[in-house]
Amino acid sequence: MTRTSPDIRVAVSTVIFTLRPAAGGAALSLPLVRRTRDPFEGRWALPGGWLDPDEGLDAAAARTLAETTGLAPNYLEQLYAFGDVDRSPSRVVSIIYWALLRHDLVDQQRAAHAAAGTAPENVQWFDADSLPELAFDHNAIVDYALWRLRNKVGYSRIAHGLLPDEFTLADLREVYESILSRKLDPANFRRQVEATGTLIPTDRFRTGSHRPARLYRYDGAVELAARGPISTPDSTNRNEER
Amino acid sequence: MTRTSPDIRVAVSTVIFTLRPAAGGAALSLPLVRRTRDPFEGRWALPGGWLDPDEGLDAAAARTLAETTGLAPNYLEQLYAFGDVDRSPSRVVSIIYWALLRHDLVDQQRAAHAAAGTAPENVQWFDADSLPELAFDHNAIVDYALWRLRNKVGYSRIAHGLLPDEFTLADLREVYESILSRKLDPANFRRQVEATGTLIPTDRFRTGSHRPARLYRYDGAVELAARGPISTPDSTNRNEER
DNA sequence: TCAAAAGTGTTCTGATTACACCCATGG
DNA sequence: CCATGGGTGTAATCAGAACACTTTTGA
Repeated sequence: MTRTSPDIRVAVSTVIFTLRPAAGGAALSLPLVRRTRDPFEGRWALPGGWLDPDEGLDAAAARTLAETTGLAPNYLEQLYAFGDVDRSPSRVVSIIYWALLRHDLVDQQRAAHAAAGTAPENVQWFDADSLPELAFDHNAIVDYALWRLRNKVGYSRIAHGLLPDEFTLADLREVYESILSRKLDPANFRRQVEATGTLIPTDRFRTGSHRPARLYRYDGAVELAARGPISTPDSTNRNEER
Repeated sequence: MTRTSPDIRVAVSTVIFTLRPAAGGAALSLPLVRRTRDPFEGRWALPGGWLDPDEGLDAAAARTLAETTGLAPNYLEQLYAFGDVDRSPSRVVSIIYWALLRHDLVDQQRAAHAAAGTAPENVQWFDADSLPELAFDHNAIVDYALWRLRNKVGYSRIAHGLLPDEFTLADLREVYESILSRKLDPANFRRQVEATGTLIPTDRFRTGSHRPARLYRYDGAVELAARGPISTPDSTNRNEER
């Protein structure tokens, strides 16, 4: 414990997903930032930045995400710390977070930034299953985040992080189907989510297509994902691998 | 992305468990190191050290664990990055690993170090469920590692990381019972682990008590735990050799 | 021969699956 | 009235839990 580590820098980046409406279901997509600096200039990279000496990791993830993309996530959780020696020309340890954002808020936040004249530069959304070659080891990082998302949707309620306050069971099912890339039986899906007891039926219905579908909302008192003994610092949840 | 992070240091520490034989089952225990320096001097802390600029995170965990305790784990996995501003007087981001070590190797490695005159100083083993007040936020970290271990034993084969090459089903069941702190039905346990197809029966038996029990070994080709698209760098993460 | 652990068989129950069927609305 | 998705019913299947029972050894 005598050595210090002076020439190692700590960065924080975030893989933030939303569910973009698309023909034949929805598509997972994420924002990337085009690099304007030396290593991998011109390549797309995850939004992020350097860790500030006076802020915690969670706060740094939220801050750098806001600074680079203008986005504020509905769900935020640490993913993994990547620190291979050769992952960057200089020595960088990257604490990676992954996050979820409701698509209606993507539009809303974009509109707000446009009105305020603070629209972020060099940001573009990509479909998660057809990414270009990214800077650093960011392709592998996105793969890992996708794996974690698909895993976690099976045993937690994180799907909520992609839905507005009120939604139909078909909406919720579409989130699952998009993430898992397979169809689910509507009848069984209904019974399963009803059995969890975390869905609260409203007396409102969505009309317009055919038979109106009841709108539900989530019980806000229930956590989005089972957490271990790690305390949740702020409103955006923090969680861990299963 | 303009700021650098000069006065943040990166440490790597490891929560390494073994299963100590005890009256009425086995007990999870872990080694701690008594601090001889300023912050929390005299308190027990997790083994660890500073990250070297020219080594990866996994390598740093293995190295600092060996330097402080003389131990080489059977299983090693990153747990979480802790980086709250106030977790240490100076700003330190700690990449925490958790690990498993077979108890017979604990004794073996200790004997080897004693013979070589390199016995580690200031190291002591503690029962995981009765720890003293540790330095920094290390109590919370151990709680988290225990939570992860108990979770993971339910859906992976990490129990193998605590057993020698050949073992009886009763040995394996005792590992599960110790970690989960509850008794398991021997009949159902047998069928469940047999159904996984990862256990290879040998033609040897352990005699001595009552009816001899067949010895099994694990299929070395199968990973100890599914870790998604993250590659396993070196042999410490892999299964034990045959 | 007896105690105790190894190992097998059987039943019960709850969760998951598959799918038939009815309901309500817009066009 | 009919196509379509919303919503209910039900039987088959599967995994896990509980526990009775047989086998094999040391003492």
